[in-house]
Amino acid sequence: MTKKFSKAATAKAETRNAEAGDEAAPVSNRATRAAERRDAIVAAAMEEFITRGFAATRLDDIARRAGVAKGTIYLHFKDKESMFEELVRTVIVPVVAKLNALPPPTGSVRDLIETFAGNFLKEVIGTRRGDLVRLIVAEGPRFPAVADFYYREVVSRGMAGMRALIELGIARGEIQQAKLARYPQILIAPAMIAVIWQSLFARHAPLDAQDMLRVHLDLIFGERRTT
Amino acid sequence: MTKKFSKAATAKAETRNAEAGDEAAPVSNRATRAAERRDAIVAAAMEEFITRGFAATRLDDIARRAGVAKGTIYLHFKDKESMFEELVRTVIVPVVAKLNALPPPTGSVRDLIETFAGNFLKEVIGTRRGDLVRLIVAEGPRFPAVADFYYREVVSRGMAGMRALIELGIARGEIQQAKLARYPQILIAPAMIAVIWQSLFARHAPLDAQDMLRVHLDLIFGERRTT
DNA sequence: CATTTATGACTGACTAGTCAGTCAATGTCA
DNA sequence: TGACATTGACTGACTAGTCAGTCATAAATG
Repeated sequence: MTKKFSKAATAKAETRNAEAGDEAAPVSNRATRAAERRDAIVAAAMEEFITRGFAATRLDDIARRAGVAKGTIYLHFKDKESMFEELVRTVIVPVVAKLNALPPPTGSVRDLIETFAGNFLKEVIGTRRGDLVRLIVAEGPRFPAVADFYYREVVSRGMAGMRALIELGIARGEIQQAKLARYPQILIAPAMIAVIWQSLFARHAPLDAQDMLRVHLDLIFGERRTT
Repeated sequence: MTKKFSKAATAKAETRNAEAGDEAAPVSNRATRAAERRDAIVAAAMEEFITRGFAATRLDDIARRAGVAKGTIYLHFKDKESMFEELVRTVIVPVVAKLNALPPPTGSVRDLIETFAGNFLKEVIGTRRGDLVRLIVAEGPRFPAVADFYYREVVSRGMAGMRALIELGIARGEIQQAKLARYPQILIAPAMIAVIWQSLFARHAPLDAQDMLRVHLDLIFGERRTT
């Protein structure tokens, strides 16, 4: 049993390596291997936490999925709780990076937002990232640190960005409703609802998020004209 | 210990009785007491599940909060899981009743929806009911039965009602954007976001839900005019 | 071979669910 | 009506099992 498990774990590690496309050669120095393991643990934990929630997730399952012994987890994380918090941070950081690297505002505000919405659709709705959002909603109240972090890094920035766009749209006359700048939430709300809808009700009533967002933008900017 | 505990439970039951406003007289037959206890358990469970989530909630805590022994819970519910499911049903049923008893559409559609939004604000946002919505979002994926029930009883009905209102608004010329009828979600989205916002971010950035909903309605119906 | 890294068997704390026993409420009978 | 019998709602100590976190041991590394 022990033997078999060991072998399986090794095989898995190699597979992961191959997938990652490293040079076929000697594979790694210590730091690299350690980082790879950490990544594997993070990925496995993400999967487990998303499907079971924090409390119901077993570290044994994370370890097995990551192809690692349970003790190894404790070489990278203090305990289950801080693992969860760091996990959220780790996954969110690249998102923030992307938000910061948004293209400068050229073209109409409507086009900008439409592009943004398109990316959001592709990269969030119906993906692991979307599930992460739901997970944060679910566990946030019990993990103030997570809720705080998410607010600071994602929500407040996203809101500020949206507000700027809205103000630009108002200045340019693309947006009529001036008070909208007070509540960027209104602009984002349908997208968030789409995220939640997908994971709760998709099988009852599939939602064409793309189309819904377009209708919403028409509402804000006025019906689209083929200029 | 046993004596003391018994007394406490009895006292509690009587208090509840008084509140319920039954005839002051003989206090209870067996069936009544049983129903009262069930209610106490449901209330306690609601509180615990909301604050800790399903997996992290201890039946011992529910029992203590309800002023009941753990075994008693099992006289009313098969197990923890079905207790959770029945709990959600029990709490949601009165909401459905209210939805069904909506006033017939007189007056402008805008006023109707504004009234509806007002009630929603008062009775859901920032209340236990709002927390219940968050709980359903949180646990839904792990309790398909709950998600199904919630969809069938609340979401689909609410959506149908909203769609009808929107179509009425379009017919009357109050609403310009005809395609809105395809996505009642757009109308409801900011309200849902407000619910979630309250429980996650209220302390970082309090949200004036009332005002936000008004802005949103202005967006849909056009700026309010003092006719 | 000394040191760093990884392992997984083990421990102890914790909890869902059970069940033998208690006792207040109800029923029965003289 | 009062004495006694029956019921079944209720209790809480207990069982069987789970799981986060530890640590002695083993493998890998340089």
